[in-house]
Amino acid sequence: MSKSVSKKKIREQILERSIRLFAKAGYDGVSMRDVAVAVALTPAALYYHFADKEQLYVDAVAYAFREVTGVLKSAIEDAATPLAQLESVVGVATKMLAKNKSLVRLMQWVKLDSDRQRLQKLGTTAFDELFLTIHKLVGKLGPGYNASLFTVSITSMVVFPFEVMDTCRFLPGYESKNDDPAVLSRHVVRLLHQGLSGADDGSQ
Amino acid sequence: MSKSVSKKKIREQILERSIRLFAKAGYDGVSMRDVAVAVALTPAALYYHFADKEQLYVDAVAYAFREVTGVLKSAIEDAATPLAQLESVVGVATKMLAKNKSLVRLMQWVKLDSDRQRLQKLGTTAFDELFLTIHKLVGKLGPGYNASLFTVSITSMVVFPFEVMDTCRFLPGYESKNDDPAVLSRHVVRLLHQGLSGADDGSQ
DNA sequence: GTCTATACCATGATAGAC
DNA sequence: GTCTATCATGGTATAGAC
Repeated sequence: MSKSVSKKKIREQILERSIRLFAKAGYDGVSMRDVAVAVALTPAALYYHFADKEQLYVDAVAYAFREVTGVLKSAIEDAATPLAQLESVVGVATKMLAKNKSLVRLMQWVKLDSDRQRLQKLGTTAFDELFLTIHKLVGKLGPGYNASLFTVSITSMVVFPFEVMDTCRFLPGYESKNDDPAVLSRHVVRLLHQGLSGADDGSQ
Repeated sequence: MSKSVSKKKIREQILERSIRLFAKAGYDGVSMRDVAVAVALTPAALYYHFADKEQLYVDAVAYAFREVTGVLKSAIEDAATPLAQLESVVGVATKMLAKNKSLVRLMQWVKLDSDRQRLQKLGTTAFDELFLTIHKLVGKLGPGYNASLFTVSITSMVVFPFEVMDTCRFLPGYESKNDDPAVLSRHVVRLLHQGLSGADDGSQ
């Protein structure tokens, strides 16, 4: 509290506003000028807080996903059986992603990143613990399945719908109720639990 | 054949090389200079063949996905039962995506496109028929499920693994055999068919 | 059809004043 | 800590010669 707000507080403010910008337009789509405007500073001032644009970006993504990992981990801890843990994780995750679209888009930009160095930094600072958490869950959930593939499958079923939401709005036969996280959550759990054998009970 | 090659051939050549560039770096990441270099022309010459950069981009994406739709439709026609059609589609799709990574990345860029006009053009010129094809299949496959959500689920299980492949390479516990489209294909079909109830037979 | 040349604007990053 | 000022680079698109 030396001047007005601490250096750390300013850093976090920059990170939080950067997240929204990077989520919208990706690394290349956001200029230091854009960030500067969003935090009411000049571009030069940003270089006092962060070494360069890449450092700012990686820190912002890690900052955004630290909370996600924590929430999912406690969702698992709060449930008793593996199936209940699945329901809990899927329910909590869909709710988070529906509420915070930035998370979805940040992940999308990361997946598309073609800078190998940056991608490695992102993987190890933002996503490794999250991946391991799901990996451990599916190991108990479906011991007969390849755990890595299963992890990706579950992740995909939860995340992908949010990724295509905006695009599907322009396709024929789109129903807006599918945007409801609770509807998606039930669909995913049921599909995973029953597969096609449960296709003709009426709980749609 | 008036001069050396027909105007149409040149257009297709530009489209094919553009696809690779746009797949790598997206709309904003590719300059008209880049395209010009790739086709051994000058930027100004491109503006003779395409009205502007956006026209070139939309045409390139539509050009890339015209073939995909055709291949998947015949994969469905060649199989008798809905389940066989599922196996056929998933098998063919995984093989295509594994062989042609540009398709995966192009879709990723489209999903992230935040220009609504351009997104609508892309949806209606490149993806609507593909979406309807899968939608029709899942209607027969699992009549008890919400067909739109089911379409997205299947698509996600097939496409998402290719999207995260590069990122997962930096995560702990990664196994490179998961990159095999045949392995992925079997995993997806089995998970859809049996769900968690089939988790402990040994056909991993 | 393709070229050269150019108008005009945005970018990341830095130097040095305060 | 934050500013102003600046630089080199690279973006889309067009005009007009050939």
